[in-house]
This record gives sequence, C-alpha cells and structure tokens, in this order.
Amino acid sequence: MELSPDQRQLVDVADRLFYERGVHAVGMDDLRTAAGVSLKRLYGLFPSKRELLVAVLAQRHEVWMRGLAARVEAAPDPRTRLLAVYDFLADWFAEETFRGCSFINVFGELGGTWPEVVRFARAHKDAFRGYLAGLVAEAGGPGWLAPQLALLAEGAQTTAAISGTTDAAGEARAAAEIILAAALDGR
Amino acid sequence: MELSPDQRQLVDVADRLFYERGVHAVGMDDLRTAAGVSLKRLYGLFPSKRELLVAVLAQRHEVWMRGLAARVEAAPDPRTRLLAVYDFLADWFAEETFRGCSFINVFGELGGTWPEVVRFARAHKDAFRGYLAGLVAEAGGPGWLAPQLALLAEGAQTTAAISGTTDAAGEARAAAEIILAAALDGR
DNA sequence: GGACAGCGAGAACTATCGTTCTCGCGAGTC
DNA sequence: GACTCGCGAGAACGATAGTTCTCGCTGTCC
Repeated sequence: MELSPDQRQLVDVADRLFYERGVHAVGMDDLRTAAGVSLKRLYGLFPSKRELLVAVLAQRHEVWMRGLAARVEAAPDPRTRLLAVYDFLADWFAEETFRGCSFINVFGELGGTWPEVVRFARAHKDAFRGYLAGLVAEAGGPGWLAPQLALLAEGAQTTAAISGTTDAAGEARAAAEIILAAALDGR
Repeated sequence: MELSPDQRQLVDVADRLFYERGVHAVGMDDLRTAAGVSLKRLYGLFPSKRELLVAVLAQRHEVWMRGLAARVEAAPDPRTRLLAVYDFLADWFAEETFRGCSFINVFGELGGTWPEVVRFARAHKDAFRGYLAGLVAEAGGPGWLAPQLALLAEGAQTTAAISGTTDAAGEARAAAEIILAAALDGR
C-alpha cells in the first residue's frame, strides 16, 4: 500500500512509540502529541489504531528487509554474504533504541488475541527465511542450512533484546561459521 | 516466595490466561471468573495485578527449569544431555497451548514500560544459559559452546511460536549436533 | 438465641482508552 | 465584507480497566 507523506510521517512516529513502549501502552493522544497533528487529522490518515499498526508493521518489514539486503549485498562472495546477516544484526543491536524484533514483540503482546498480528509476524519471518534460502542457494548449500542459520539470527535477536547486550550477534556469527563450514566444506 | 494453596491455584489460572491472551488482555474479572473466587478474595491473595504477574513469572520459571532438568537428566551421557534440551523443546512446542516463551512474550508486551519484567526475563534467560554452561562443562566443552547452543534454543522458541509448527526443534537439534561435533570432537 | 466476624457477589469509583463531536477561528471566493 | 468550508483544539462519549466498597448471608462463640 502506498502512503502519503503525512501518513508516512505518522507511521514513523507510531513505529517509534510502539516499539519503545509496546502497542497498548501508547494512546492515540500520545501519538497526536508526538506527531503534532490533531486527533481529527490522525483519524483522517488512518481509520483506527489497528490500521495504523498494520501500516507500521508493513513499513518496518520493508525497511528491515532493505537494510538487511543492503548489508548483505555489500559482501563479495556468497559465504561472506551469509555471514553479513549477523553483522547487520550486530549494528542493529548496538543502536541506542534497540528493543528486539518488533514482530516478536507484537506477537507476544497481541498474538493471542489478534490473528492479523500473527499473520504479519509469520509473513515477516517467512520472508527472512526465504531470503536466507536464496543466499544459501547462491552459496550452493543444502536445503537444511537456511533454517538453521535463521534460528541463530532469531535467537540472537531475543537474546540481545532481553540481555541488553550485543554479544549475541558475535556468538551467532561464530556458530554460523561452524555450521557453514560443515555445510559447504563437506564434513 | 512460598505460596499458599489458594495463591498457587490462582497463579495457575492467571498463568494460563496471561499466556493465552497476553497480560493486558486479561482483566481481573476474567481471572475472578476463571478462578471461581470473589474479587475481594483475589485481592486478598495478591495485592495487585502486578504482584500476581510477578508470582506467575516466578512459578513459570521454576516449572520450566524443572521440566527441562527432568528431560535432560534422563539422558545417559553429557553429549546426549545437551541434545535432550532440544527434545524438551520439541515436546513443549507440540503442546496444544504452546504460544512461545512467556518471558519473551511478556518482555515484548511490558518490557518497554515495566523494568521489573525485564529483570525477570533476563534472570530467566541467564539461568537457562547458566544451566547449559553446566552441561557443557560436564561434557568438557569450551566456554563459547553454551551461548551458541542457547541461541539455537531461543531461536527455536520464537520460530515455533510464530510459525505455529514444531519444525524448529528438530532444526535446532540438528544445528546443535554440528556445533557439538566441532566443539567436542575437535575440528 | 443473638451479636458479630468473615466472606461472596457485584455495584461503585476513578482513570484511561479509542473514537466521535462540537466549537470557533482563518482562509478563500464572489 | 459576508459566506462558506476546512481544520485544529479539545470536550464528550461509551467502554473497560484496576481497585475498593456495600450489602447481605452464614456460621460461630458466649
């Protein structure tokens, strides 16, 4: 879905607040204040908080996948590209505002009562696994490799979020190197 | 903290509801109905919803760690014990009610606004990593092994929750076997 | 047997939520 | 200059949250 500049700006603000505090903890009034628009205008841009959240998730998916791809494609060869995934995570974890994966967080908060959130989270994670599968194919790796590399990335995200440290990125990268060696170098 | 039988029963009910729907989506009235106690009695057992959540998290930690240890200790040798961690996860993921790790979910929902929840989640994950580190030490593995195995377990939990399948447990186990081979068999 | 303490059921209270409505100002048009 | 239209500010509304209070029953002790 294409967003107008005003919608886009509101989505940016909502994304920041939802991510910082959780969806439920952010009221429409908070959004209004933070975005500097009237409540009427806010409801003109999105008909409800749910629709706004959907737009937030859609944009976050796009931005995240683009950021990942940019980091990955800067690497010279297939194997390095796979490892670049974890370098991307390391940069992300080091951001001041990092608080885990939005989709995991939102799944925890709303997944039990709002099936659409589950669908979004699932689609996001499927896309990530699919992207990894493409990189693995380029590297000539076996079909089981991408899911294992994905697990390391997922584990690193929750671990970094909860521990509040960036260590998990390096640990995941090291583990990935071992698995890559086993998968690509034979043995 | 020791709980009375009545507190214990309420904690069981609250745990089930919080886990199914998320903390915020469960009202005190829902708890009252589900537990079959009066509101007055409920507030006699725990002074607030927050204290009740704390008790829920504390109990879930205990139960989960005990369940893990039981599965692990049934395995005959150190290496098999490490792999039993993923068999424990497989059983858990297959439960009808599985919806991910409570601590990850609650972190996503409340971690941004309630520091105590962050502390609990961190303590739980630290305890898990510490337990793994003990198993790794028994197996004579290097210090970097336990964190990597933990990442696989964490990744499997979120992946199983969001995907709604149990595949992640087997994938994590297979990855763990590769890493174990590299760590324990040299090379 | 009567007073009283304890407790269950649920109304009441206060706050806050998402959403809608009202009001009034300011710009654009003939 | 009057009329209108659009929009910002924020009050209002209905629902629901967490928590407390009221009331009436029951069971117990002197």
